[in-house]
Amino acid sequence: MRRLRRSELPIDTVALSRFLIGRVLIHDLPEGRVSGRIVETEAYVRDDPSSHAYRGRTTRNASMFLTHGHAYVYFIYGASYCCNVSSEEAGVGAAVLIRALEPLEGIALMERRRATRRLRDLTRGPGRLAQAFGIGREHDGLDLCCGAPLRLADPGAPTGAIGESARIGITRETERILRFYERNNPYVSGPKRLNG
DNA sequence: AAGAAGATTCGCT
DNA sequence: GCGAATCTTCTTA
Repeated sequence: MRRLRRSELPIDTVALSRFLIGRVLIHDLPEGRVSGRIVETEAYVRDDPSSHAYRGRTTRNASMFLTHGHAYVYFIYGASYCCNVSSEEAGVGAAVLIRALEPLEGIALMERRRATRRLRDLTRGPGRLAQAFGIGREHDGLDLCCGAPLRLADPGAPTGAIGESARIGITRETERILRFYERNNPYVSGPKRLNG
């Protein structure tokens, strides 16, 4: 599948969030390849009180300040990793959280990593997809556009209608619409009322 | 140096 | 649907 070049990625955070729906995340592991279609994203924009970058750059969020197309991976709730794609130009802290994938290749491998055989539960949710893909802190800061084992690709296939909603799991500032998903896709996370 | 909160998941009711 | 688990990071004293 054709790899995405950085010049093809929108630099704007919301534009990138929409653009990534229908694109593919690939990870080549020693055990084999896993890949999945991105079906749900969330934008963490500049001056966003809910963004990890809101209070400036720290050791943890440094990757959010890289130019668009780099991985920002963080550990949350003592159990889960979450994978983001950095957005905006270098020096601006913003990113797009990948919230759900539709499994494509390496399903048996994902089933093993996730310790479940329920296809629908393999990559539905940010922590789950990171576990299925073997994504961890060693991937933080990596360039997703340079052909490394972990990378973004374009299937060249049409994407379904895109739905929008408030972000999930955010306790403050709920009025902004910054979550995007492919409508009628069973691998999208979140409560049903947000997925219409 | 200590404490609180968190972009979640899982299991149980 | 609800609450616990679990630990890293940042903030405050």
